[in-house]
Amino acid sequence: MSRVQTQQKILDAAESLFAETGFNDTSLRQITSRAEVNLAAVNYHFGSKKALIQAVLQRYLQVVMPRLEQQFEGLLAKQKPTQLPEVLAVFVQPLLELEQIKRQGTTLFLQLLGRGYTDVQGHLRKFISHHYGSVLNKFVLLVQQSCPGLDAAEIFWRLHFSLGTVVFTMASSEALFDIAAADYQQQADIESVIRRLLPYLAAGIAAPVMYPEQLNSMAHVAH
Amino acid sequence: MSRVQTQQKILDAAESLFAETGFNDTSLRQITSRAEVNLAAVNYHFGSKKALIQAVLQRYLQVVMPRLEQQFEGLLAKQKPTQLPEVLAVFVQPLLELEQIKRQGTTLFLQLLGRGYTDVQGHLRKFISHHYGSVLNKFVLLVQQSCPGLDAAEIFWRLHFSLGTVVFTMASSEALFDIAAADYQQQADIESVIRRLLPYLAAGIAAPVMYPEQLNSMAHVAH
DNA sequence: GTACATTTCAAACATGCGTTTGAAATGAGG
DNA sequence: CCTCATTTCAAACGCATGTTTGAAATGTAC
Repeated sequence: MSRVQTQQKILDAAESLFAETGFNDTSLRQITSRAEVNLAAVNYHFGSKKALIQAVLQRYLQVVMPRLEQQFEGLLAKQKPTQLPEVLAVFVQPLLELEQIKRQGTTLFLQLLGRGYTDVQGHLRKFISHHYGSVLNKFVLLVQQSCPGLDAAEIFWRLHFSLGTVVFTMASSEALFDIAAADYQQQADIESVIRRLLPYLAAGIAAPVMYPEQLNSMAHVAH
Repeated sequence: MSRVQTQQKILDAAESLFAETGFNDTSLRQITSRAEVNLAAVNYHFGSKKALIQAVLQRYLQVVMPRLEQQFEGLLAKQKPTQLPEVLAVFVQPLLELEQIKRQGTTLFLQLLGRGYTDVQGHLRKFISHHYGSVLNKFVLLVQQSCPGLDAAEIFWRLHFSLGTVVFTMASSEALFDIAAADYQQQADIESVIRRLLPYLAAGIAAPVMYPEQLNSMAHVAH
């Protein structure tokens, strides 16, 4: 078997298992068993489990990130600031294109992203901000331009809130799909979830800021 | 040493380690070491690691849930439907009271909640909906009344989006606190994060629904 | 077709895990 | 003080993990 065939079989088996069970709770024996290769093949071809995890993520990141960067640059080059919903809509096309590269590609990638952020605390965050910091900066800049009423700190928090929304939804998307299909007879595919996500995120990010007095009065009213 | 002393030391050590590292990645040896008790004490006093996890969560749930239920019932008894921000504000007081019971109690509980939802997929979800389903139903009912324009399926998705926001934010709150303090010189305590969360969540949940045509036009514009 | 490099494979390694065990220590009641 | 139940403790158990090893198999070039 050629080198690339074995590596690909390992990557395919690993990514599906990682998405299902998380990185820490997936063993190399599960991976090599599903990939139908020898246990030692992972360490031979990738060096370690940690390197395998990075390779699995990189396969998607190196496709998505350049496309995002290109789109962001296009919007930044325009004279007028872009509206927030349009900034967020930039993600749709590149993410859905992962579906063409590989069946379930979009779901898998977003689930992996979720796992990476929740499993091993901060590891993935550092990896992404180190390798793709410029892409993220351009996105943040666009959001800031589209929401002139929000200061940098508020945007920082709201973008992390949004990251949590996406990442958690995708990490538990399998369960949510099942419930939605059973209780509400809905088509539950990744695209329709993204369609539901965008207005939620746009409204949350652009929400009017609430001042402490309002919060206190709210808590008082609620008594 | 009395039974309750040992059990409490174990619970205290376990909850902080669970919050930091997650349930699966925290070993009984770490817990008993920090608690300064013998390794076998966990199995002697709690039966198993799984039972310990439930005990850790129950300590907070049995305080928070009755208070929430009481508040929700009060709002449901009113004639006019409650405004969404006030419904969400119900959570503030009971959560912040955990701080009095124990230092860092609010943060710990919310972090544990986040861990429980992301670590072992669906386990905590079933536990909560089984034991406290009536509380959650009352909350959902209040949200539905406050958002008459949204159908049940839309609310289902948006409440799970919101759960993701909270849970992810709390699970990674330590890292976020550090970044916020370093980059934006902010006080980064749990209360100020909750203060920031509420308007984000309220706006997201009550966002105008977006129809497919709008999404397509957005994606088109973004090209 | 031989020589060499690459890749596979079964087996073992060291380590850490949750749990169990049986004896020692400690507690409370008569 | 003796007795008995409760709690602690060191040690070991069985198992699963990531990784390493050295021989066997396979591929490649001359």
